[in-house]
Amino acid sequence: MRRSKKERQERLQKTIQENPFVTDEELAQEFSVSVQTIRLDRMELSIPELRERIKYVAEKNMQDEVRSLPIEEVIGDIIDIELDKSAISIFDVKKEHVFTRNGIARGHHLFAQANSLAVAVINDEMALTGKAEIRFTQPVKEGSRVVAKAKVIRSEKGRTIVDVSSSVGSDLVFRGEFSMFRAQSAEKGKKDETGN
Amino acid sequence: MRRSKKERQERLQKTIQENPFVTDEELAQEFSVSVQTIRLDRMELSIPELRERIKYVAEKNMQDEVRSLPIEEVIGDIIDIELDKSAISIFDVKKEHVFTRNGIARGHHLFAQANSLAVAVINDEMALTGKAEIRFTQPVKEGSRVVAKAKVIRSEKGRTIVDVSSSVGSDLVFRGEFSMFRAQSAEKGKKDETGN
DNA sequence: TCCGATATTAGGACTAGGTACTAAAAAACA
DNA sequence: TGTTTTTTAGTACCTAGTCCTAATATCGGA
Repeated sequence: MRRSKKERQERLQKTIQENPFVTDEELAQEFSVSVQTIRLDRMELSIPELRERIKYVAEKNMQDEVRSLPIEEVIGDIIDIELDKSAISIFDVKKEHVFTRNGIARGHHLFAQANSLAVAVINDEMALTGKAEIRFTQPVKEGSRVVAKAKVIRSEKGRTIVDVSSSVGSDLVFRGEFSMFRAQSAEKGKKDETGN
Repeated sequence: MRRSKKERQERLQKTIQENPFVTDEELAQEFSVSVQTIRLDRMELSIPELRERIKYVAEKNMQDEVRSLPIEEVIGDIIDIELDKSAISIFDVKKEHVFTRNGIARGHHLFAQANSLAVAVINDEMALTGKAEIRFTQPVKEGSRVVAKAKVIRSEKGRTIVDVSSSVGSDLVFRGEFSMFRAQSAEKGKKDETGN
């Protein structure tokens, strides 16, 4: 089923995007063309070779400042973090996050952003949410950029209180106080402040 | 600075763990031994070659990436509902819902199940979460089936209090009180819009 | 229908970063 | 000292490419 060059290249791009681990050989079979054609296509589309693609994906994964939560497991993008102190993440509200009927973001996405930021800010192997008191102060519409700011309020043996405020522009849309359990209560009394 | 084989291998292991992108060539220089020695060491320690290591890291990343997306898809199946009274949903905790590190369900999934059930139980065109007070009483492991039960506590004009309790077997794992805003225009008859 | 442009395929030489293997030299030890 | 372990060297081969040249196929227009 060979189609035009243009169509093949479009499909090629999509295929590789979905599965960066595919070889030229496999693509050639998939599109019933020669390996050389695939390579020409890749060049025209400036798609790097398999190993470079894999490396890129792997490198993205390694930029892991966050201890208690791999960065990809955070909802929203962390733009700043000071472990055990504060963190900021942004989350762009897209079509898939809103109620189709009114275009308002479903609450659990805002919660997820805030909650995962609360987990991320904790400088520990493990952190779990114990309690939370939250408030959705204003509806958030599709297309909005929600900025969540987490602040560690206090920390006692195995428990940390994190406050998260989320805003769109200057409007507060969400606030929550999270009581987080943490894995190793490294501190008994006064702990050494080395941080590492 | 060449030391014993044992020490070199220990340091080798650590070095590769910290930076999986290092080649045998570079390691050979670092430890002032030949490339072949590094290869023997890797074999003895069963450390795969650079490309395999990179691939592994990249694959882990891909899994996590698709993992943080499907939150908007299914947040439990509603198995019973009596509009404006009560509802029950079940949610099977799978690999994609847990922290890779410890296999415990991420809080926002339990919240999402509860929250969307709270939305669903309301017999109205539109329902938004205003406030919530929630408590994660026990960690939920991968493979668990969480049953959430929502109960409408009271309902005033434009405001409804819904209580949701989630359990695994006989153990309560989550409780939340949701204060929901509802649209005044009560258009009845349609019961779908589950909040997913 | 033929012509020229574009697209595709084939092949060779070379690359990185290896595996798998053999063989020899060096170091450690008893 | 002799033996065992460790290290090094070198060869052939692999994958998944790059870069380049050259031949063939296919398509659109006069």
